[in-house]
Amino acid sequence: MAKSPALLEADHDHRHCVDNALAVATELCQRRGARLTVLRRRVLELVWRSHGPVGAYEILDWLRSEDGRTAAPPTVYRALDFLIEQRLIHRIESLNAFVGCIDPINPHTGQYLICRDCRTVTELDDDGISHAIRRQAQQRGFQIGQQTVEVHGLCENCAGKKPGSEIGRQSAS
Amino acid sequence: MAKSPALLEADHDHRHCVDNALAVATELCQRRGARLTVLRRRVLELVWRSHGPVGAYEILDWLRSEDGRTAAPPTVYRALDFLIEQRLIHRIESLNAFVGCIDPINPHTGQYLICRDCRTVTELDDDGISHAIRRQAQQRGFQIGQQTVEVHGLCENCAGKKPGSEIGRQSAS
DNA sequence: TAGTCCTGGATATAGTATAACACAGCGCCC
DNA sequence: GGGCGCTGTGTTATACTATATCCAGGACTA
Repeated sequence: MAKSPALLEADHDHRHCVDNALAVATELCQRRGARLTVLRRRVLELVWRSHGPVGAYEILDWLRSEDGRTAAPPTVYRALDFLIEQRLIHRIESLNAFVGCIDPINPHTGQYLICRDCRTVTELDDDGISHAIRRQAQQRGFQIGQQTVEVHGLCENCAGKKPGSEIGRQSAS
Repeated sequence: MAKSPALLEADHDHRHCVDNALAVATELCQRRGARLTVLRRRVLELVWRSHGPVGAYEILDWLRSEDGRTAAPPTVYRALDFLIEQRLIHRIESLNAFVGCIDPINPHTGQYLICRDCRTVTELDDDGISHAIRRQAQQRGFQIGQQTVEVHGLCENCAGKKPGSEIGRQSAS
């Protein structure tokens, strides 16, 4: 029923995640006739690598420092645009950041649980949520283009760590 | 059941909306002991006036040109922060913009239908949506702090205008 | 009257995103 | 093989969004 694994499990071989994401992306782009160039592939890898939302300028820094590439903002944004078009990554509006898509093969709406402590993003794809939204939209004659559901709060891990688990306060540091 | 009027009805006396919003805000701040200063009140009015999402720098321009006020970004952002805290306005993350809250008295989650043509924002407060989200969060031990549901698409009006009503295309101009 | 808090002015800077032009590589077609 | 268009990336400049920091003045309180 729940078909949405957490984007980040506490302990797992993350290198495997990245490799898998890259392999799926390669296969997918091939099928679609989309060109996953070296740069685009590298940006996808960087988005996945951190296992959390990543900013465009963070990626830019990595490209410059690790790859020795002369890169400017447009370089990164163009690659990100391509990856979003291909649904290989998602943009988190409330963070101005990007995360890898956990299931690029099956198109789905963007629904995220975002932990304000560890910044982990858990992607959902819940029919209940999207149905409820579609119902409201229909009632108003609204034609849905793109859903964005971003829920901020504390993930299970971080909530457990906090005595009392208060919501609405910033972490002590 | 549906307790959420559209933020913008095609034909209505909008001056009345603004006045009403200001009256409610005044009353509410008084009760809460919050200081709705001249500046804050004016910013609230400007947010309401346009009847659509308004950018911070747009407000800044109006303060300078219409009020002759010497204002800088912090002036505006501070006022906006206050209004958000008091739940008198909402921030639309995907637009970096602000809209007036249609029901500041009853706390509610932020759910919006945003027309990409006329930019009208319709605020929802649908239990079905928030229930579905809460259910998913609970299943994952996630403690919800703030929900953000922003649905982009075409409102009834604009969809009707478009032959075929295609989703996914920009309007001709 | 002094101390304190709140509000907003002023300056500077950080962070995010795009416009516009240049150029190289590639496939295509004659 | 040369011209052509297309795509992807480099490059420069700039626009847009947001915050840090310091300070002045008024309101409230003791």
